[in-house]
Amino acid sequence: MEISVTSLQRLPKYLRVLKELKNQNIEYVSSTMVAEELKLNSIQVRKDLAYVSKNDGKARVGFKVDELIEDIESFLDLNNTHDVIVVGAGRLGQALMNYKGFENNINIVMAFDNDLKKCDNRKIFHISKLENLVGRMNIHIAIMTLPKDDAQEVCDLLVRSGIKGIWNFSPVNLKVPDDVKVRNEDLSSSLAVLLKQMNDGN
Amino acid sequence: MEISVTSLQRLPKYLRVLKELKNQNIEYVSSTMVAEELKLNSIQVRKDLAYVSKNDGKARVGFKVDELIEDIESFLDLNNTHDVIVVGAGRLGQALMNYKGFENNINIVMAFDNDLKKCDNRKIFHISKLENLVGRMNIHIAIMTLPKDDAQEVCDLLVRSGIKGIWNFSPVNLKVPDDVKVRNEDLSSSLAVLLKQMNDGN
DNA sequence: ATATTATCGATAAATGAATATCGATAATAA
DNA sequence: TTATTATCGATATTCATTTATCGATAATAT
Repeated sequence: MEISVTSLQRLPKYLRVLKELKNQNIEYVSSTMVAEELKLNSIQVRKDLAYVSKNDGKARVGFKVDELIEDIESFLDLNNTHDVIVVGAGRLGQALMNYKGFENNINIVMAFDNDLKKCDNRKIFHISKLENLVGRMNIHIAIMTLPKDDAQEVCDLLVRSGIKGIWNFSPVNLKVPDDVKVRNEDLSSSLAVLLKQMNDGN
Repeated sequence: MEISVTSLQRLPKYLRVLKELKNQNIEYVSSTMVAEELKLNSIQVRKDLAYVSKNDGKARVGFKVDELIEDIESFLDLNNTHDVIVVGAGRLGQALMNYKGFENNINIVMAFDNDLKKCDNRKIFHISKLENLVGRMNIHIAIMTLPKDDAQEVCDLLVRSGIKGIWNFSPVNLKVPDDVKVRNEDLSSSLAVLLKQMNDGN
């Protein structure tokens, strides 16, 4: 059976907790402890872990921290580095280029912008060079941080250039062929959820 | 019955589509059309809309675009403006301060940082002034864009200062009292999902 | 040595979300 | 005018996810 998106999203959270424990030289952890830390249900944690790890836990003791880290990392393919471009070198784009919070499996190779003033030809290039560079460097992942009016047009360019995965921060619904995957980081939606939760107090 | 988080997250997407239609002076829209645009199921769209709107659709015609916009906006409380602070005036923080993609119901009043060099005392203030300013200005929402090692400490300060909702971009699991709501924007998780989807081709 | 307890994995039950069905209705076509 | 079709809302069904139960096990306490 396929892992669910919700489980998948929890895995990096487990990883953070586990690495913190490893950092404190703690060898074993129970699902109960992980669950408490993340305010989740321990059964859910156990199920998620069972899905990605062949290493069984031990009654009364829990799981080996090291093994879990390894299993999650390998499941999430965090051992292989992926080259990535950023499209739109505005503040958000540059913020992501310098973001420290990623697991170190992504390598932001360069960025593109249509504003020549932003281009330094070292890390930031004019968008007219995108198709050529992305094709030659065999890059398949793009982060889009563009004003919404440019987004679809540039998206089409990305698709033509061979990009297969787009992490989209623009507030638009991109149209792509089936073999291209889009992940929308919809900031308005997140904020909407927060505001609702505050109002309803749940 | 409580609206589900997944439905809630779809509402801003509907809103975008509807506003686009209004822009084109289109008066009516069917759930089928909205669904196609967003690659969702039309029954799901109808259910979501029924939840937030008393205005029934008309067979063979659909819903009045104007009415839906109004109903969604009022449901999401987009008519009232909320004052918000940003904590951590790094690139990401500044990107969000200047972000154009929000519905215009949030007003980023100021930002705080512990680096004096970043402070201009106009929009960016030293963090030592946070408790006082936030208290006096009666602000209840904060966006956190901090390095992870500072996050919990600053979070505690926010809670002490009366913040009730935190939109957290730091890759940590914040500990807060029950009456404070946290929404995690977990960039690693999103990326993990994208990479998995690319690998598994679904 | 034995009892108690925390935890495990497996399986079952419950909950919640997405999708399908269906009669009604309103626009369009015949 | 009548038939056809797209769409609606309500309800039922299916599917997915979460949570509960339970026997087994291993550490700790008695």
